[in-house]
Amino acid sequence: MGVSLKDVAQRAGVSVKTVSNVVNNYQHVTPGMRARVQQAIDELGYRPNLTARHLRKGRTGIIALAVPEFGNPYFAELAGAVIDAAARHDYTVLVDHTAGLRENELLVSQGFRAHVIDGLILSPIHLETEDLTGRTGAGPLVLLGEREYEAPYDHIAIDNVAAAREAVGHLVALGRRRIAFLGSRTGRERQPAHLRLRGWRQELEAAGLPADDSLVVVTDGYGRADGAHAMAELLDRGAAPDAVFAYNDLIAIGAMRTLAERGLSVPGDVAVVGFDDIEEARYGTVSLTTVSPDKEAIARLAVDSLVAQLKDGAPPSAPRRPRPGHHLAVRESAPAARPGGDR
Amino acid sequence: MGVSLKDVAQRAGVSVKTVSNVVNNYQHVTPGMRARVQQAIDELGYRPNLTARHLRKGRTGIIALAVPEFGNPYFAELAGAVIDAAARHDYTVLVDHTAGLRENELLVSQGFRAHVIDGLILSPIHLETEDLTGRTGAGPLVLLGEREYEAPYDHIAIDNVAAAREAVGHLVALGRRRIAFLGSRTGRERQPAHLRLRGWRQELEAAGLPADDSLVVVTDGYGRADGAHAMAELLDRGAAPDAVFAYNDLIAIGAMRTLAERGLSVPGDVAVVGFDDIEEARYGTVSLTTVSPDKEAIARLAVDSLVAQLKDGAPPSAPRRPRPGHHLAVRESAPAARPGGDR
DNA sequence: CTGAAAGCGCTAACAG
DNA sequence: CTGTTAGCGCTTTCAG
Repeated sequence: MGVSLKDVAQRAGVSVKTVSNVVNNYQHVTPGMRARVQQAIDELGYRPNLTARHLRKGRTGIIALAVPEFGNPYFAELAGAVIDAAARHDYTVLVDHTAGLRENELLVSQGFRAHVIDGLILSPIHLETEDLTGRTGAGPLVLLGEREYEAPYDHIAIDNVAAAREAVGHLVALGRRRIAFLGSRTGRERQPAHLRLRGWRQELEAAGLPADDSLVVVTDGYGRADGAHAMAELLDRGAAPDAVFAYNDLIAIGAMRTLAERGLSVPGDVAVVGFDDIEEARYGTVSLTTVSPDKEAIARLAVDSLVAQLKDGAPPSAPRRPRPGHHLAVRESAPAARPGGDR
Repeated sequence: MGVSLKDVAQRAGVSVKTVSNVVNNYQHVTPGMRARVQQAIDELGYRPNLTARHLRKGRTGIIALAVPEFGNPYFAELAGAVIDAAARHDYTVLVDHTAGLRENELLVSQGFRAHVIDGLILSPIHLETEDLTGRTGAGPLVLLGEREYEAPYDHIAIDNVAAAREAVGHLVALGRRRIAFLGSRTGRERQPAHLRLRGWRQELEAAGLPADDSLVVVTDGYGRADGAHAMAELLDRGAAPDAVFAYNDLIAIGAMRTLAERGLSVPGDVAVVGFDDIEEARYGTVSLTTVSPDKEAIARLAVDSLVAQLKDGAPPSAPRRPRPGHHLAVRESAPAARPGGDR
């Protein structure tokens, strides 16, 4: 099938080592020799077999990024950033999705592609701490996202509680009093609560505003449809919110769709704030105010962590939890507060 | 570092062949033997080295999908469909992006990852026929998308001209007379025109409506911002359109944003039709009427083609051009025509 | 049904 | 500066 080093060596009348030297751009090859070998390479159309090289070197130069789903533009945008960051270290990224299933998260975290990938960046949804503690010899791992783990792995995430508080604080400053939270997870979760929900609660309590369950809507997933249903449920429940803080932008967008259908105006009747700052958020008929995590920083920190582990050949002595930046992108769905309030 | 087959064999007191048989679930292994080997595997935490297996078998079970960018949800959604289709054939997908650069498209098409991937599904933007004719021994390739090539490769694409005609025909049936096209490419293109632009022109001419350049806006890219700028340019130009057919949904969404800012109503003043049916199109304040390509079919046909080539060990004798289905998803931005017209 | 040994294509000692 | 050779870990004839 393929043309091998040996074929080239034979053709050029040299040893495989010399060809290897040329292919890898090593020093100490006379120009004449190099030219002769290069010619043989061109004539035969030789292409190095990376698989063999990988086997020999014990590494592949490929890292994997596993996200819940591409359907959420946040992860699509993040994937782009990770690919760029990895390219700067000469790594290729294999992008994978777990469909948000714990089973798949477990599989991928335990080295499903052992020896094909050098390391893994995983954004889990359902994975638990105990799923991670049993992990052995499956290569370097970096975690992403809102979940917290008591496991010895680097974890990259913005300060979700603080970001949520800023978002809710912004709504409070607008004079809103009944601020709902859309997108809590269903009860099976062992986690006490989402960090974003916690931030919502803290900020409301600090402001002396109601933060009870009647203002929280649980959703099945994290998509637009979930947001639309959640908003409908909130209204049907008679909660009469004057603002909504959504777990993410997709839920916020779904909620705005329902508000429009019910004849409620944004931000007039209900102000809306999302989370993620996906590009879509800027282009709705009413642009979305949202928490904007620094995706480039997240990607860079994740890749840097992985690359460092790969170089050291060992996990970090102490797990690191860097905090990439974020800011509130203020747009039309919850505009800047004017002196004297918004209404 | 790792535990190898040999280590397991030693531990279990058998030969490597036997361990290999167990690992690969071969027949003809006595249950007792199998149990003993399995125990050794578990004790040592053995995980097969896929790289070595790949080298030996000459294939990796990985296929690559290269799309212009993840930022466009169409490709993100398509990627998900390809991953699912590939999984049904026990293939893993390495998702890559070309950033829409011809240089990258060329690189990837010529076997950048030779021997790491078994085959490639490529969605090109800038690649030319001559870039493909020089391609040798870089593994099976399947092309996706609107561009047409005179090269011996399978190409999967819906009937873009017919789909565009349906979209424009729908606008005509609504009684619209000045129907613009947003998203033509800049002049460098050697292609005479986009298929979608051609469909727009054909349908308008058939209806006896104007189809001149004053109704066509060229864009730099295919994003929301490009659509917003294009719409602004069209209006500033004094074209006074009563409908817009956009190259894709992102451009349509950007255009609707501009229309809203200018105080024009959709579909009252201007009806809008997009192309791709990304989920986002269903959730705007005004949902988008759009051409909906059957993404599952596209993905399935592409993967099937690749898998067939992989099995035969040869490219198809004659290149195939299957036509996955499509339909017009009629929503609020260009609703169904009512008897007697829409206005 | 199981064992021994060859070799996939490449790189890295080690010689020359 | 270049050639020889031994594996990386696995699968696979070919014997037993």
